[in-house]
Amino acid sequence: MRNAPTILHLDMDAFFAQAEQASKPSLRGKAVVVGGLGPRGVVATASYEARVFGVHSAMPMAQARRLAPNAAYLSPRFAFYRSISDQVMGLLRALSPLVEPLSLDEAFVDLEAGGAAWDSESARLAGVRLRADIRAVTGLTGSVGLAASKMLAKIASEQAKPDGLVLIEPGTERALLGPMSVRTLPGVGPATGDHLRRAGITTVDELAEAGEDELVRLLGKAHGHALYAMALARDERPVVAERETKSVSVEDTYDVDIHDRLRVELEVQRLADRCVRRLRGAGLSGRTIVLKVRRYDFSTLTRSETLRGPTDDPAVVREAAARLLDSVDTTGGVRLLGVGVSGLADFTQEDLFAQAAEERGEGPEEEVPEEPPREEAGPVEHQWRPGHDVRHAELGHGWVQGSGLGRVTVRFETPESEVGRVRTFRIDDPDLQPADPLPLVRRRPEEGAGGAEAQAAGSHTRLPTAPGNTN
DNA sequence: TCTGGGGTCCTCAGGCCT
DNA sequence: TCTGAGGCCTGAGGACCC
Repeated sequence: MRNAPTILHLDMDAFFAQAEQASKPSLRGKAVVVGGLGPRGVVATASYEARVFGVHSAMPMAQARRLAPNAAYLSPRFAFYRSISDQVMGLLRALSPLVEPLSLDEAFVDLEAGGAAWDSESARLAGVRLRADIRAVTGLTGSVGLAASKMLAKIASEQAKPDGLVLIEPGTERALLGPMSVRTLPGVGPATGDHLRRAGITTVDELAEAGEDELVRLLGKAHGHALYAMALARDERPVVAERETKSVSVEDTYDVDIHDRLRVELEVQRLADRCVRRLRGAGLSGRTIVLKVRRYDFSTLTRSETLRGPTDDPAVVREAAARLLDSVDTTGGVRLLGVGVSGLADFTQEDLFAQAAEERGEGPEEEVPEEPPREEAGPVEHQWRPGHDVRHAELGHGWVQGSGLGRVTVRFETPESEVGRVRTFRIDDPDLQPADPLPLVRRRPEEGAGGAEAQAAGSHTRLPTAPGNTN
C-alpha cells in the first residue's frame, strides 16, 4: 500500500434525488423518492429528507409509500443523470488519467498518477477543489474520501456523507477500522455478515483476531484471504481506468405474474432481441446464452448454453433462449424473465461465415427487429411519467406531478425559478409536449450561446470533457 | 411487506481429456 | 486395459455492489 492518502473516492449525495431537487424548486428540502413506480417497483434513491422516515434504497416502493406517504415519488430519468455524471467524470479526468467509475455517481481517482497530489496536504486540497468544482458546474454536492487504498477511501467518503470530506491519515487505519462492523468492509453483505455473526465475529478487530485460516475455513479461499487482508487494512487493488465488459443482459419484472406459456415464449424472444441490440450497440458478440426465470415464489433459476463460436445474430440468440426455456417449468407463473450473453468477444463466428457467404453472393445476416411498443396503441398517460419534463405552448417549462383519469397535473417551474404553480390538463391537450431537461446551472455569459441543450448534453465543464460525452 | 435492473465474482459439481 | 490425479470447461446457483 502506498504511504500517502492519494486515492480519492467520490460519491455524489443521494444522487438521483438530489438531481431532481435541483431541477424542481418545489421539491427542495422535501422528501423525494426516485424509483420504479409500478406495483413491484423498488426505491433507487431517497433524499436525506425521506431517509428520516426510514426510506432507503432497494426498499419496496409500497413500503416506502407507507413510511413516507407525503413524499414526492418520481420515476428515474437516466439520460438526465448520465449527462450530469459525464460532467462530474470530466472533472475527475482533469485530475488524473486513472479514473475508475463504479456507477453514475461514484468513482475512484488515483491522484498520484495524475500528479494532482503526493501527500496529505495536497490530497486534501485536491479534494476540496473538486467538491467546489462539482458544485459550480453541476449545482450538486458530492462527498470525498481520501486514503492510501480504495477500501479506505470508500469508507472515508461514507463517513464524509453528506456533503463532506474525510481524509484517513496513513498509520491510523487499523485503529479506525478495528471497532467497525464487519459489514463496513466491501464484500460483506447480509449473508456473509450473518455467517460471521454466528461464528461470533461482528467487528473488524474480531475478524483480524480470528486469523486467516479460520476465515478461509468459514468463507472459502478467495473470500477468506481477501477479508483477512482487509481486516488488517491491507488493500493493494489499483485504480483501473478501463474495464472490459464481461456480459450483457436485459430483464423485465412483470406487474402481474405471467401464466400463459405462449406469452412467456414471446417475452423471451422480445428480451433476446433487446439483448442483441445492446450487444451490437457495444460492438460485441458472445458465446454463452443465459436465460433467467424468477418464478411466482421468487425462486430464481438460470439456464445457459455455450455455442461453438460467438454470435450477435438475433435469430441464433432467440433460438438458444427458446431451447433453454423448454427445460423450465413455468406453470406456477413467472414474475421476471431475462436473457443475457456472456463469453464476450469483439468479433463473431458469423463474421467469418458472412464473409464467406458474401463471397458466394448470399444475403447478409438478420437485422434486429425494432422494439415494438409495449402496449398496442397504449394510453397517452404513459407519456406523462411523474417527474418528467414537459413544455406548454403558453405556460412554458414544467414537470409532471401526476396523471390519471384522463388528466395530467403539471407544475410550471425551472431549476432557476421560484416554486411554480400547478395546473391540470386533459392528457391529450395539444399544447402540452414532452420536453428535455433544463440545465441545473446556467452557462456563464463568457461561455457564449448554446445554453440548455449543450449543458444537458454534458459539454458544460470548465475543464476538458471526456471523449464521447457530448450526446 | 414483498422484494428492480445491470453487472461481477466465487464455489461447486460433473464431464472430458491427458 | 484400467485407474487415479489434475486441469480445464461448462452449467447452476449464490452473494454482493450500485
